[in-house]
Amino acid sequence: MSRKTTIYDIARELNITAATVSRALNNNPRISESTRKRVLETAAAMNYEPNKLALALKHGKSYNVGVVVPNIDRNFFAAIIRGIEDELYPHGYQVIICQTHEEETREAEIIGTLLNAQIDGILMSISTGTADAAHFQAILNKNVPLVLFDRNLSLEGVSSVTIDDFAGGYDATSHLIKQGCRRIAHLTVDPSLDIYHNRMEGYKQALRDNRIEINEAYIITSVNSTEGGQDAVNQLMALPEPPDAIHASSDYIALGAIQRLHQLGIKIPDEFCVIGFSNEPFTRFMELSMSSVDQSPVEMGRTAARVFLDQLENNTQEAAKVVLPAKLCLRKSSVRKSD
Amino acid sequence: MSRKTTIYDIARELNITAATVSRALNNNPRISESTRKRVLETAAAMNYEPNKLALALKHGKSYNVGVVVPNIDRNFFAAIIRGIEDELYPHGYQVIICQTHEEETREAEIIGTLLNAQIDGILMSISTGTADAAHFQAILNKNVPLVLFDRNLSLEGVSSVTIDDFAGGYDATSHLIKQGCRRIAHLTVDPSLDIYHNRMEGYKQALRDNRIEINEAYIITSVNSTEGGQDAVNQLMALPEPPDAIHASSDYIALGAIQRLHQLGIKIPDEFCVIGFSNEPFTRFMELSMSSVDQSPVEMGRTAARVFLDQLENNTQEAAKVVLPAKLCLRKSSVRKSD
DNA sequence: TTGTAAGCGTTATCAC
DNA sequence: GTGATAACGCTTACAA
Repeated sequence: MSRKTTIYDIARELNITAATVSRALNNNPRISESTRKRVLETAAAMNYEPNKLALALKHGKSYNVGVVVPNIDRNFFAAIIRGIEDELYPHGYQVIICQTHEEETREAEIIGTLLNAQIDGILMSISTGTADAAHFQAILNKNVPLVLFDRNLSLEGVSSVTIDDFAGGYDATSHLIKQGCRRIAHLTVDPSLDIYHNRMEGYKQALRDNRIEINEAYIITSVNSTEGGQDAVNQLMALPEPPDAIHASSDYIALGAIQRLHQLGIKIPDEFCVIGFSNEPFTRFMELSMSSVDQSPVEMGRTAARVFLDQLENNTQEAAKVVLPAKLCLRKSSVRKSD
Repeated sequence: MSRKTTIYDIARELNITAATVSRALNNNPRISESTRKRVLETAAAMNYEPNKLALALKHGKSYNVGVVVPNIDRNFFAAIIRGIEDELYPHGYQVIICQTHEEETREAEIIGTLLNAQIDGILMSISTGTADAAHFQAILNKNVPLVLFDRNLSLEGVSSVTIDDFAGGYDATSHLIKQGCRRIAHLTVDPSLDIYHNRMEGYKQALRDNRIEINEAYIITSVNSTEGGQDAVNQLMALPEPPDAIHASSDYIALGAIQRLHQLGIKIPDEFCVIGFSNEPFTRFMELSMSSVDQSPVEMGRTAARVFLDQLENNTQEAAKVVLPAKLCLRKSSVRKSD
């Protein structure tokens, strides 16, 4: 009673061969209407369901795609995954989600596992600290479609979907300048990653365009957590001329900064403005709601999935490089009443 | 160059048969040390990797397990998944994550897909509103191990891992009583689900034990979101005798309640105390940090995975029913200074 | 110690 | 229209 029914069971039941059953089930034209009907009926009666493994082996295709993210418990990545699922699910693909926890070794390991799990493709956002591109080469060598999202890496022949981080950084900084801030600090995470690099470049360009000198002491690389933001504020406020605004590359860092500024009794936004990046939901929940830059993660996930499907169906070799817009979301932490 | 190398390729290279190659690769004792060595060397040289699909077909085992949750973007579920992954990964299992978005039809659909993807087991938390247990029967009928976590369903032969929701509700309510609150409202989500039912029963028992009458007007079923909490407060504050505390079955509802109370100019915790349930990270980030009940989701995930592995290895039929403790986390929203 | 061959559940290519 | 058979990549009795 426990063994699954196969097409052979159905065939035996009807005194025909498995091949005929297969044809009936797959709408092959070379079959009589009557046998098709009988097959479908007994299949239903016997609770038949096709064995995907056999199909996969036969077709050399698993209909599984790997989605690799640093972690799943940041709303940003969860939302991206939602977008990917939305798009892939109707095409019959299952998504296998893997977390690197920002560790390069784990990342390489996961890719290995996915590759020999006969995955049909990989969508991923690379870890901070991934310096060695060897495991990406392994993917390309096997001709497995690879789409990077958000955390990009300029790699030949790899598609990517990102937002316009430069514009995001530029707009956020310009906004702070318009609020009257002149000594604007920038908190980054890992300038070796394109996204953080571009946000910083946007920040710098906005300063230049407004003839504000770039002060290297105002640019701090911190850990991507509230603690990182707190430490950065400690460092900044100890300067002979402390800043009057913070442009953070991450909402968690911005949150930590706000917490620490609060402890120091500094009034936000009157004395000090803060803006984050990512538009995580908690930015709205805070009593002092936080300005941020929205990255439309669901849309990013959707787009990544579409790029992947394109690549798969058209077997195209040219890599798509999609750049989505960044949207400024202004809230209390950076908007002065007089504005 | 693109086709993957198989054991046949290796065999041809060495003028031996595939069987021998297989034995060499699987540490079968019936092989000479020299051939094993040669096989391993050429396998490495040819970049051989086993085809998991073939293995899976052969063994009738995919080494994939399905994890089904309402959604992935609540920290609670993300943390559970992390726990499950931590435990399953070293055993060679891949996790396929699926989201029901709280829709029963989607839930049934996903289960169907997973089942014919030859999954080795399913770990899941059921959707609110799932009334029909038919799709669960489908799982049991196929003898696929099923472990439910958090959102349980009293089903014969199904293992489950939950927290002690009754105790959580009881402790939270008792705490409010100790703070001096006497008119305590309870905001629930879906009393047809065990977890919410038990939290409510804990709430009621705490009232009884303190000789406080249960006021049915204080018990409100709301949507599990901030909006739900806001609406509930509107309803409660319109009562002739409004409550002086809220015990919410969800942090999101509690958050909405706090937001609305704030708008109404009600001082928390001096005039009104609020406590949530789940201990989502944002409860700490809020300027008025929120009390909540921690459900140790990572541990819950780990435990669910362990129960699953047990069931698989020992092929045991008896269902395990594990209940983890609930931990009260007291913060500003419910602790009065005088305390 | 190694080779042969069957089998896991399907589909595809022949024949008939 | 339907049946026989090979093939997908691997494991495993059974022979040799």
